[in-house]
Amino acid sequence: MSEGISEVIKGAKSFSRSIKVLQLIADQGQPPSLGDLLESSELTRPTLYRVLSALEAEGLILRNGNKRYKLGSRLVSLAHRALAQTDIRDAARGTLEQLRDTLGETVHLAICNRNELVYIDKIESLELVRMSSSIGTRVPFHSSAVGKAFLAALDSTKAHALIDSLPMSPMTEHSGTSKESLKSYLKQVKSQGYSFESEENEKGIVCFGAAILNANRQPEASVSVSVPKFRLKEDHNDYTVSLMAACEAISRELGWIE
Amino acid sequence: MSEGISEVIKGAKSFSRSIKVLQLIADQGQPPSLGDLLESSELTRPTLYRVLSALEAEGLILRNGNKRYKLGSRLVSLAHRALAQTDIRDAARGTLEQLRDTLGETVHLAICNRNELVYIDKIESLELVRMSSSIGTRVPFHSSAVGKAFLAALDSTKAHALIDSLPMSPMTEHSGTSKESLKSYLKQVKSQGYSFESEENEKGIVCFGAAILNANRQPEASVSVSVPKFRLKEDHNDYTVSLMAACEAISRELGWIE
DNA sequence: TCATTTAATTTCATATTATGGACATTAAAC
DNA sequence: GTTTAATGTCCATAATATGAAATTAAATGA
Repeated sequence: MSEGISEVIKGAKSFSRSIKVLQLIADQGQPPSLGDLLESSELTRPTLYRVLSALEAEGLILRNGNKRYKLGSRLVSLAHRALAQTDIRDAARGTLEQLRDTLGETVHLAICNRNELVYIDKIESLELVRMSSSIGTRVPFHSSAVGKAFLAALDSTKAHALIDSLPMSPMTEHSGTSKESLKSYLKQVKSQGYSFESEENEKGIVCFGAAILNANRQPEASVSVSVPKFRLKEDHNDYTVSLMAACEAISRELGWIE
Repeated sequence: MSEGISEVIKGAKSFSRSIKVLQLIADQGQPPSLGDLLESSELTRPTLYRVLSALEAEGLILRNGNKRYKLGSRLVSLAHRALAQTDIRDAARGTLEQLRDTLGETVHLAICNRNELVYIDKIESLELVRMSSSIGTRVPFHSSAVGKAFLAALDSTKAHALIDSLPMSPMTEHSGTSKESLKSYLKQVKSQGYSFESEENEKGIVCFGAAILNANRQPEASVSVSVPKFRLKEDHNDYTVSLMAACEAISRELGWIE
């Protein structure tokens, strides 16, 4: 999914290779062995061995009893620090809790993570049927409400360039995979102020999204209201009006001026 | 805090340098500038510049408008994967929830992260006054109940070697900083089956800890019950008996045999 | 049990990358 | 406008990272 999308800095090639291996381990369904990784990376055996040893020495991965590799706990503590350094979480929390209380549904806060988004906060609904998502979950731009909202808030040259670089893999059978229709839909999102997706990202889940803008009128994050389809009300206005008002309030707090 | 404790793998020196810079950024109270990092790292300007560019290209850090560096969102998504790969979370969750319900206090699950521990799960009490800790919070071995419990469950040679390598910085004015008295206390922990700390790690908080053992009789994780001091009951038996029973149940699930 | 095959780990000559002294550019302060 | 401070870049070469080959360990099959 996230293959080969990081720029390789001159004089940092081996660093880039090491992070690629780390991502490989993150992306495997089952903990991979050295042999598994040898097949799925472009490295030779000694190089891979050294990279894995280095990752392990740093606590970024660990090898279990049967010599299979998993991600290590140091990532958890680093991420904790990353979240603590993310100012928008604090700025948005209160307003998003109100949004959750108003609508009774789960609210996500997402920021850009290379060519996708990642949830950095989740305010859960009190309903019994809830979302499987959590902080750290990645969602693609093209199939998520937060992604579409973020794209729509970008300068359209940037948005188009970003879309052109996306893999556009389908998440469900409802996911659109056409870059042209996504670009076209963004015009609608821009004019109505919110985005919508119905089971494009997760079966049975419908989401509304809107962007949070900063002082430079650039999207800083986006917010979704996620609703199980069976609970979706006929009148979408309830969702969209509250969502847009919340995003506007947070945007103002970030210094956005209409 | 975590300075210079990772082994440097031959043929991976520059990788190690890069991760050290990443940790520096994580450890700063305020987002550091290039100049700040130049002072606190042993790298020269061009090298540091290249390392930062590489970290940024990988989404591990980001530079904000005033050229200050923060940790990036990719760490959040990687940590999400790390937690998903940590089997003990699933194995322990139900039992730890019961423990929380029995005692009415917050329960933490911690694993080893190089020379300290990191919380990988937190089951919160329903009381109004709660813990400021969260998943990803790091705690030192010497001042935390989870740390002492983990050390006590280690082979004593390993425990002593680990203690000898610890910085033993005080977290509060109650923290012990003597390696000898810590080693001595571990004997008591080993015989009674639980550890205890009163405001050694955090003002106003008292913790009981016990270790979870695996099939090789090695500590895999440890658990704490954290109590605000004003809520602490006279009879500690309530806490310790339930805690030890929970850890034993989880240990059995990991294949531990008495 | 033993021989063979496969997988993991290590070595070391050298190709390639990463380094840092020197310089350039930009931004901020006076 | 000038000076100082901070950030960014270049390129010769020192140092590190690489990978072919060797060694060791583990798994498999007769």
